[in-house]
Amino acid sequence: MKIATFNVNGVNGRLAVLLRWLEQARPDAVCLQELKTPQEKFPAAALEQAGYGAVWQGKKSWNGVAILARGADPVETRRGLPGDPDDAQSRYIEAAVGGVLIGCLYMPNGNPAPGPKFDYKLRWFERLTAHAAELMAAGIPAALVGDFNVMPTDLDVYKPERWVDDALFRPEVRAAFAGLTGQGWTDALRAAHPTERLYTFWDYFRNAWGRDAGLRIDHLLLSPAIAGRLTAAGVDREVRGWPKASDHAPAWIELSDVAAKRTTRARRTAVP
DNA sequence: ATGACTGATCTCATCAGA
Repeated sequence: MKIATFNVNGVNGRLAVLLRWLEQARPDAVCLQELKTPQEKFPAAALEQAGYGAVWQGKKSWNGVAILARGADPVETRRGLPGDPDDAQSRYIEAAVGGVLIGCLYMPNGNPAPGPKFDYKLRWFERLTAHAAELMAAGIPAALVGDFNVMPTDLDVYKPERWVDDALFRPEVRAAFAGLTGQGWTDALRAAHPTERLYTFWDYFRNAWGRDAGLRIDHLLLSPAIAGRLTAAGVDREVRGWPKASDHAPAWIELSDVAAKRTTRARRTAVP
């Protein structure tokens, strides 16, 4: 099972890029962020045509998240994080796809920091962490996937010293990320590539893509129930170089099939 | 410290993004 995340930066303006990538990458489940579309203008028909069922939470102009499933309809389990009924920013949607509960999230940017936007980010992070603890306690196969707007370590930033006062890299935010993964979640890209510089975002400014001045801010966190099934992880970097590209590239993981694993185990047992 | 670039919007200017 292949699970991917892609901050599309406008799902309608980016539809050609998204469809091209879906056809090439053929992920089984996809988390999208920054739809930048009202609920009724989400391109559900075009995605259906491409073979994907979808659930989504839109919002005019900003934010918005969706979960796609290849040849299936995601079974929605939640939209919006618990803890603030007045929060209308469309940053979280959750659905079951292929036996995995997938939480698709778009963490607030938080700049400028300090300030009210940064405070909102930290509060949102606390709500995510509280909800993640419930999923963890339930012991279910789960993945928290999306644009976390956090570089977890120096290895995830092209020039760490330039970012220490930024809302994506301030100590409070890195500590929040460490606290979340400390519950037992596996940062899949980093687990698969422990020492490699991997980026998922390159600013439109200053020729960041051309200079490879990137950030790793899109993450796939796996619960213990599925972390052992991780077989591969990567970033589809080339997508960032396509015409009309998003400023993010898709990131993905592969999980081994549960049934295949059972077969392997049975076969091993049978061999003397 | 500023602004570069991009998409969306009740567009020809502003906001938000990261």
